[in-house]
Amino acid sequence: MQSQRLPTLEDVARVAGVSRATVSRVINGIRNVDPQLHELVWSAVDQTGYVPNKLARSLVTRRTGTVALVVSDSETHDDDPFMSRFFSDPYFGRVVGGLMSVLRPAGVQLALQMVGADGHKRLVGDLRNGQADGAVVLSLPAHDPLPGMLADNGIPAVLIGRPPEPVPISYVDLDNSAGAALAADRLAARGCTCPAVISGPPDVPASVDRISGFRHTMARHGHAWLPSASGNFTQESGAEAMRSLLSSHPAIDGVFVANDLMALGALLVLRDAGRRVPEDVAVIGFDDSSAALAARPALTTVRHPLEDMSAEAARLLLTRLDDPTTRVTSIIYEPTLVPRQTA
Amino acid sequence: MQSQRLPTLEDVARVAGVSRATVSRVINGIRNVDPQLHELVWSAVDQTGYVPNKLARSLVTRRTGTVALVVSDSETHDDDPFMSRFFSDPYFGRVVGGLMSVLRPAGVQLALQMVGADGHKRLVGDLRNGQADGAVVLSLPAHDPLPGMLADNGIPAVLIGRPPEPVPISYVDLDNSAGAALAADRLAARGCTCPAVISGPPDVPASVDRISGFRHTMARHGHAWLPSASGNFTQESGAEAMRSLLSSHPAIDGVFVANDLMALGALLVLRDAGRRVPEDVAVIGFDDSSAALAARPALTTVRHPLEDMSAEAARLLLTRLDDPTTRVTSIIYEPTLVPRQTA
DNA sequence: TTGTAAGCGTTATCAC
DNA sequence: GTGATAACGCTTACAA
Repeated sequence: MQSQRLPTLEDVARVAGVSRATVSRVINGIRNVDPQLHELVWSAVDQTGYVPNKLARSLVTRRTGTVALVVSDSETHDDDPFMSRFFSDPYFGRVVGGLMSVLRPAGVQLALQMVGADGHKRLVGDLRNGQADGAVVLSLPAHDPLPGMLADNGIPAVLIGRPPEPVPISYVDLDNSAGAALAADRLAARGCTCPAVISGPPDVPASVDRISGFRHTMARHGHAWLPSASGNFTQESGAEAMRSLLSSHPAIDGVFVANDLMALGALLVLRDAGRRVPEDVAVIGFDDSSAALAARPALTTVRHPLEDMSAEAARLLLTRLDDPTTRVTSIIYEPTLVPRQTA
Repeated sequence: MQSQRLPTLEDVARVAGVSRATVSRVINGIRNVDPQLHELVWSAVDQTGYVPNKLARSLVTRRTGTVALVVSDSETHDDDPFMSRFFSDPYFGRVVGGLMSVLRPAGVQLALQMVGADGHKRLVGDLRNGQADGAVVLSLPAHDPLPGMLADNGIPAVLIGRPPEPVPISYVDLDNSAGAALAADRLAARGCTCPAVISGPPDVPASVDRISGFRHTMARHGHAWLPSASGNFTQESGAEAMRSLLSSHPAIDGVFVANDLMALGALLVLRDAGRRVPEDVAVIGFDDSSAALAARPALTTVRHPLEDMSAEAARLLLTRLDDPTTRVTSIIYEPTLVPRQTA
């Protein structure tokens, strides 16, 4: 039942009546080879049904034709809620789609690498050992040492999202600040007189940028100070923040929330409090996640060109792989406002 | 700048003052080894910062600790709309999440393999060569020869979704027929007197099962015959089908559509025709895709336990890898109705 | 232009 | 128990 041993270079060489080296040359398209033999070899190849063994090849060339998509999984709970949340959000799929749009035409494969806080060392080791030619890194928890480790070890890598701390690694990111400005302008245009803000964790760069961008723009609209509360990006924390905001500043008539999930929580609390959205309080989220669409009323939010960003990340990485001397760069994308029902 | 050559088994052996073989034994946890040396070796390991080279290991063991997620990409357009559609639908992420929930604890990695109609042979070759230990296969176009090729070559594989033609490969699937029955019951319960159906491509198993299940159940509700039209799973084809249905059978007051995308098209046509949904015509889709939620009114549809199915697929594959004599099986899951606004 | 042979870093089969 | 040594399948100097 088990199928036979596969044909190797040696076998092809025997059939073609040439040396292993010649077959290798033909297959790898190296010039210096007699056209006669060239043809001979190829016919031997499909006579034998030969397929090159990538493992063996990679072992010597130190190139795998694969890049790793590293998902840094901070949670360590036993019944890991991270995965279901992370993967079911369109975010993940959009990133993969964007990466693939560049990688596939280039004949490069994608290997998914989830890594917990403990796995960093092993990951770096594996990458150095040639498990993959490079890495695209996603979803970094605050203070994650991974970017630094990658840089220190000279591993070609590109981040999606600015690293928490400055590190000599290329990345693509959204202009979170500009996105927040969009939200601020929208609320201002609606005539909000008492806008507030619900921020995310203070150690996540995206979160910080969103809040500071919002504050800055609101200041330009004459709101020097804003009632604020913070959460940790979960729905429940958003609800909690909204409750606290409502009790300390009942006059609030607009709120910018640093991500959609928290905005969802805020929406629920507003409804329970008898505030109509958007008539009494306008709400704007961030991310344009599936949650935004699912919300009733549908959530007005800020959207990334995530596919484009991911595609560019892939391009950056491939360039770097081709030419290791390529300089570290960053590319920042512009967000757009998705007007739905809440603002 | 380039970091040094990595330590190898040999280096560790030298530091520990033992042979390469012994180090290998210690690292792979083989019993017959003096506790003294055991400790000695481990200290040499982290003194040198040694990390095993998986490539080299796989080359000899013929085991990679990786499974391939094969996405059979039928479309061959230049500006591939398949990818953006496929990856942005939560379907993909849910599958990955389900697989990972089993694979990750087992220490198995996932490699994404997109393969067009041309790539089948190479894919099988790569798999036989040990690129991956096995494969989970997704999204099969009709008449795809891949399952047969996998079976013929003795490649451990599990399909998500019944193969178009019978093949000795394990698979997990949804009881599409039961899902359709749910839809039929719902329409019947609403008191629909003239239910109709929009089917998908006749060569896609899931599509066929859905329609026959619907017909069967409707027959039990006294509707021996149903107006029907068919599409190809795209929104536009759904619209077209609805138009034809409406003109041939204006009395229609309920319609079951074989997937959400087509249902979306149907919804649009109904609105244009001035029919209220669900008051005049009730609509039920299938898949619970993101489109269902995005629809206005939100689409009532039938949902898969896709994460569970995928997790089980991973389990099946792992079992098979452990014990190649495992019998081919299939596991069928029960769908549920997601009542939203259209029925 | 082609062949010979030396690795790439492991594991596995032997003797000792 | 432990250590040589031969694979694993390929690429690549170096020779011819």
